[in-house]
Amino acid sequence: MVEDRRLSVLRAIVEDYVATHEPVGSRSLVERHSLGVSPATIRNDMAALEEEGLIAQPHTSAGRVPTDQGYRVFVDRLSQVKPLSGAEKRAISSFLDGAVDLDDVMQRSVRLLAQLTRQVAVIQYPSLTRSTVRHIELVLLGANRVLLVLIADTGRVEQRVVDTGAPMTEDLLGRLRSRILDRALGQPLVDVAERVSDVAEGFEPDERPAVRAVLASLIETVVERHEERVMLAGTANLAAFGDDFNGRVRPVLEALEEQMVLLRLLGESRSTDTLTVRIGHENEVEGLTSTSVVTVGYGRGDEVVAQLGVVGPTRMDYPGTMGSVRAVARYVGRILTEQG
Amino acid sequence: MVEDRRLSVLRAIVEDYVATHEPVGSRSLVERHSLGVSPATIRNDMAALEEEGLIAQPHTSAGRVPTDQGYRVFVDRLSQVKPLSGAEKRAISSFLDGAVDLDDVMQRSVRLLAQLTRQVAVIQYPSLTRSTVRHIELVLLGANRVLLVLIADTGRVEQRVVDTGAPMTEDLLGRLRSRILDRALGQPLVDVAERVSDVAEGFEPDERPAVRAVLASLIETVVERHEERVMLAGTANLAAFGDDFNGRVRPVLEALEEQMVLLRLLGESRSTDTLTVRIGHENEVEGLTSTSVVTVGYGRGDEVVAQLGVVGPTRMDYPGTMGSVRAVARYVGRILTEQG
DNA sequence: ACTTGGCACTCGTCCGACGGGAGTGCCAGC
DNA sequence: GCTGGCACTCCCGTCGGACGAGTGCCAAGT
Repeated sequence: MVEDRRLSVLRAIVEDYVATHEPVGSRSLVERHSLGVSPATIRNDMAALEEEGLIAQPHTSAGRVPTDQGYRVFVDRLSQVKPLSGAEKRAISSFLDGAVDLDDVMQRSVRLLAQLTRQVAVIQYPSLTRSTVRHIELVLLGANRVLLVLIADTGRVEQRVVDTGAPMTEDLLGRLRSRILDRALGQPLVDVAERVSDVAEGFEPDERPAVRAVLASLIETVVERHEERVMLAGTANLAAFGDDFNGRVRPVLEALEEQMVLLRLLGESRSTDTLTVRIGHENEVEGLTSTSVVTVGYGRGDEVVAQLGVVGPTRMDYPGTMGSVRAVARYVGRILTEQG
Repeated sequence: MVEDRRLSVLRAIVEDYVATHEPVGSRSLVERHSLGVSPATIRNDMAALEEEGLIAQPHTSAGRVPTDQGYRVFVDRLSQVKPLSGAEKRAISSFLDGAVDLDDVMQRSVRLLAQLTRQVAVIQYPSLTRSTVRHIELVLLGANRVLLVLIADTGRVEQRVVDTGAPMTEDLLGRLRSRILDRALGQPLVDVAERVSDVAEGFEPDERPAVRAVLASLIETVVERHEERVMLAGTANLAAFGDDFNGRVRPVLEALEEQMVLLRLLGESRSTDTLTVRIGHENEVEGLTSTSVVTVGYGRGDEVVAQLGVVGPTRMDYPGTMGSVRAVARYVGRILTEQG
């Protein structure tokens, strides 16, 4: 009973603080919410909440501000994901339809998400590891140079230039291509390395060096070089809530420029529809300890192929943000399914 | 004679202001530079320079600050490009060597440039229009779906998914591919549209709809959709000189997120080694009127295939920035030449 | 025709003091 | 367990004065 009201007070504090960006006091709280009790009572509750570490005051005798833990409780127990309005849904589908290729889908999605949430949006390209080989193409660029193009069934295309070290001919390349395709076509990328490992043995000894160089590059592409790409949008929105971050915008921008950081940030939901929220110091990434990150996996059906999400100030509209992230993830998943 | 000293004063003002970010007064000027005259004389010169619109004072009785026009004169007549130090040159080549594909070259270059100049760096992918077709690949993705991959001799790869509208088979696709390659291989991209325009006529009437869809997409790829890509790095550096911009960092970040804006920004040098400097209001792009942009073309030999450059505050170190931009452009050009 | 030192004047900036206001904690009473 | 009252704390905006950097102008010197 009393416990319930305390949580209501916490909810009210979070909501007001998110709306106004100013420490909220007991008086304004009772005015804006019909809590049915007096400011003095609220003060007692606040003292208790502060004791529990859920709120804090920036200065003696200023209003209260939620702590990271306070937001945590709010997200876990006091809020629910806010579904998008009809207009927003329509905006999403009209914006995402008409994407011509994977790059385009990624770009449109991430921009859209940034716009919907007015925060920084991040999207990860569909992982190679879960997909299968749709095609592998080898193109002779020069005597010692081959372009390797790998096309996955998710529509993703990987390319790299291979320096063969030894002479390569159109004829040899053609035979190599069909051998590789024999072994790899339709196979999951994770299995490709193993399946092509002995291909070199089918060639003449003097052909093997060049063949091996190509195979090594292929294996590197599918295995070692996970190099999951990420795309970013909405960094301009950082400027708007610049003051919120203790250490200014700089470290945040720096962190966001590092692909590795972004990848760690996106985490690893293993099922779609499970939103992950990391608040403030829960992000172990340096520079982002005063931001919150909301991510979710997306994919075909319930197979997760990658993640997307947003980065914003800890004082963000969690229900709304979570709604937008989830909605965009669903649409992207649907589009991938249709196109695949 | 007197005219000469005035220009020296302007140069000194620019240099000091760039170094300190503070309005520079007559007294400190004679202290830091050996001009051989008294502050009073400098004041007279300053009055004249202000008359000409080359410098201005933020407030009555504060020091002077260069105007956009002042910087213009400085760049055109008072400075020369500063060559990089040996250490910097070594850093460039060690950083750019080992790039595995075009994406990698672009990414490394733009990051390097951002780091060298401590500003925002922009690089444009090599234009398709000036290059020739190295290979065109068609892959059947589904009954009505074909993946079109176009590989240019600059190493650039364009891909798109084509919805054929009518059924497509492996056999038909194979015939189409060899027809297209017959016509287009080795040809300049600009000529491809014309050369493949009548390919459909060689097919059976019932095959033509699907064939036409693929051809249309190909033509779109090489002609209509110039979609020159750009890559950005160093936006974190914006935070450092945040105060410099009248309207804060926000509009700058917004402008930089727009690909179209960036493309316009990069302009069109038609020869390598000709640096373009646009200062403050000379940039007609909204949001960037208080920044300066230094760009240059890069390419193989003296054939320009794209542009790169940096965006920074008008009070930037022009000689140094120009040196870095030119150096990186040369290295990128060299790498493209070697790889091509 | 330039240069120079002197001088009065203008402003922006940096305190320190002051008052208002918002908010708190505590207590006594219901 | 709630409430009203009250004293207290502390942030913040305002004001005024001292300070200093820098200017413009003028009269004199070279």
